[in-house]
Amino acid sequence: MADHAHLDGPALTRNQQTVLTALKGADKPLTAYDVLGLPAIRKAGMKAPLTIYRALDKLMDRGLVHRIESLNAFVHCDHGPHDHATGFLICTDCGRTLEVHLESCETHLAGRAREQGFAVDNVRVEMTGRCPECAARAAAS
Amino acid sequence: MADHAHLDGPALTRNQQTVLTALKGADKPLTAYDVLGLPAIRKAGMKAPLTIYRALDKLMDRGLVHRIESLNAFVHCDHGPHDHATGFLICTDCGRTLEVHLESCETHLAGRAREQGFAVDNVRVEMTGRCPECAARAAAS
DNA sequence: CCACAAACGTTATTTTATAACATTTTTGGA
DNA sequence: TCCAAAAATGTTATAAAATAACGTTTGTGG
Ligand SMILES: [Zn+2]
Ligand SMILES: [Zn+2]
Ligand SMILES: [Zn+2]
Ligand SMILES: [Zn+2]
Repeated sequence: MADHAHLDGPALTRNQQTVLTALKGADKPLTAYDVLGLPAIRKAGMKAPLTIYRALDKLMDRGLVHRIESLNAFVHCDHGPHDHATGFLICTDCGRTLEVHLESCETHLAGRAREQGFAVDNVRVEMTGRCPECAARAAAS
Repeated sequence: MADHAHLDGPALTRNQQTVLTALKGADKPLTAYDVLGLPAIRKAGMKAPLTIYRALDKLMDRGLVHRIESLNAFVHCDHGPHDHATGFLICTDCGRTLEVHLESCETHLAGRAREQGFAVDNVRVEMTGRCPECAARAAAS
């Protein structure tokens, strides 16, 4: 099979691939310890928190995984590779998140920073609220 | 002295006042354990992490203190009370932060969320980069 | 084959945050 | 004033999240 590995860098290692697959299979962000507790992870022989954190770090370096700061949790990137900022919508009812691109707003935010003489290199946005499903369920009750 | 306590709610308790003063005196965000380690805190008789966390929770409820998620640290609000979103500029060199108001951008961000059917109730923005002082120092070297 | 770097395994430890439960203080009526 | 409920506090223990330290294995280029 030809090497159509992803754009940058060497192929993912087995641990990295295992963790990425786990995150893709989850319907919400997982903490490192959530990942560690998954059967598929144990079957792959990963037993220590550090093993998970190392894989997550590499996956984040590549932009394949994002960290949700306010949850101490990790989610796979469901957009292609992107270098502009994204934001996360976090449902406080079900815990699911949605990644939204912020090309336009990023410019605005970085501009506000520049007004203060601040040179921004990274923008993080996290918004909590209710997802459509949970809002509908709440309205029905 | 007349009770010109701040607008909402009862006066701050001694613990709350002590912690708030500590944060005001710091030149950068402090973790709960940073606060716990301060002489002024020990002198006030506060010895346990929980004591600090409880005071911080109340101060955050009142909007007098903000939590910087990506630092697990707390900083006093240097604006008056505000109900619109703010963002934080975080210097990766010196660790100092700057709070910026985001009235206009908040509307935009919440709008992006609404496009997805998401009802936002809280917006958090954290931007890392270099503060003016650190940028100048770096340029001089 | 060898030298080097990256990834990994393992154990211990640090850092951050909360649970559980008893006690004290404050506050708002009766 | 007195009392009951609520809020805040003290104390101990524990949970949750992340990293340090060190040696071993694996992969890669020459
Ligand atoms: Zn993404
Ligand atoms: Zn939801
Ligand atoms: Zn503020
Ligand atoms: Zn700085």
